[in-house]
Amino acid sequence: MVKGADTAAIYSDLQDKLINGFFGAGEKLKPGALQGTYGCSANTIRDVLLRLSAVGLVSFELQRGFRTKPSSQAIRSDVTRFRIMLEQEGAARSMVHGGVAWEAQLTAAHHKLVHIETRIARESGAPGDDKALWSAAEYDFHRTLISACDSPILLESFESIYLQFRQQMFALERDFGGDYFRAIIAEHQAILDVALGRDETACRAAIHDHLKRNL
Amino acid sequence: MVKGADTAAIYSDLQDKLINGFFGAGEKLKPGALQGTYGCSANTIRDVLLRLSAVGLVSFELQRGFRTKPSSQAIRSDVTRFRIMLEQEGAARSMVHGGVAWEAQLTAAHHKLVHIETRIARESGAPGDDKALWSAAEYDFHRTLISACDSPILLESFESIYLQFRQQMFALERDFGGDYFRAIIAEHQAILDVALGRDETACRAAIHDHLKRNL
DNA sequence: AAAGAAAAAAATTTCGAAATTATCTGGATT
DNA sequence: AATCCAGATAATTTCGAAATTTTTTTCTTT
Repeated sequence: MVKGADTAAIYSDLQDKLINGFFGAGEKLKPGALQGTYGCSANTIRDVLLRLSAVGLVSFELQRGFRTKPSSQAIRSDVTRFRIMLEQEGAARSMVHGGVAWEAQLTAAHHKLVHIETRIARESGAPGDDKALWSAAEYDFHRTLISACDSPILLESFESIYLQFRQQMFALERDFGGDYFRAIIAEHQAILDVALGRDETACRAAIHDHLKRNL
Repeated sequence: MVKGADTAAIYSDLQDKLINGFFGAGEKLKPGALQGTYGCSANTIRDVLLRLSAVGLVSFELQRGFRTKPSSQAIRSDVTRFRIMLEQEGAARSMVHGGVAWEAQLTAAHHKLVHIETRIARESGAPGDDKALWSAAEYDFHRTLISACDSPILLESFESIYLQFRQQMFALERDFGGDYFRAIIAEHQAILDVALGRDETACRAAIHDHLKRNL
């Protein structure tokens, strides 16, 4: 992160750091300290942190400033449960509203994802340098799954919850192992199959099965 | 709204104005103009608007500032649908997790609500001065209905969606009429009954019935 | 040793000006 | 008449200092 960066880069870097565990859970985020890191005014950091609080990655309390979100098994379960609900609903509506274009996009997103996951599973089970690639592809698959739901507010909520989900899962994902990736490869495939088959009940079950390890 | 007010009061006043249609849908909110209204710095208004964007009452776009949310039948349906989903899920989980205290609180909240609604229905069907009282009691009832869901993230999402729902419904609620209030008195009663009876399926249906006019 | 109060230090918030970007207006060109 | 461009204007963003609030430290009392 280069000093003197513009605020878009600062936002992006802080978002990455918030998701990837650079700060501890519940840690105080002081604009006065971060201004040194980023080479800008503390008030600019405040702006960025307020925007990050809008997507749920930061807790803000008037007069007491900013903290990273707390983390616990209960919170992970809560976020997971909420994500399941959103994704099930979004997928169900997408199966109703989505046409061939949606199927094509979902198939393409899945293709990319399974390609990365297969490589990771074969090599060592630890994504290493592929973490960002895998993370982006995983998000893309799930976001595309619900993309035809015709509900802007659901999509917006999902995007924010997905970030929070990744943030909460960071520590748990450190030790993946090949078995983990082989399992989720199968789970992603199952989701794709039932979604393309437009079987709502099975799709809801597949999404739940995919995420239940985090409940 | 008195000049020189502190930022909590500014936040509250702007929130009221955003919900109650003081600004037009999609209207530009200029900190430079609002600083005059509130007797503070434009940067303070920016802070407040960023915080209001976190709860979904304001749209923010980098470099292009703030606008009130657009409004349309499609958006109203979307917000309503999302609210139904949250409330059904929240109520279902509350019926599982909630004990006697939850029942008592829900009964009390309903009692207050039906009292206000009965008076409004009897008088004219137009809440007039009672609008704020009714609005608060209506929120209290629905929020209490889901309060035992044991999901902080669902509650937080509901609170924000409820505000957005009120904002979107503002114009439609101007001409209530006595029939409207008699109908929703019955609907609130139905929700209370099935919730206390812990009948999930009926409760989901009652919530949907209560809100379906806005779909 | 524990509790409370006061002072000091640190952090947050607000301010208003400067820097930067977006939007609007008028004129030129096709 | 429609489109494009340059300049002016308006608005947004960033800055860093001042004002305000919170937290920490130190001292006193029980």
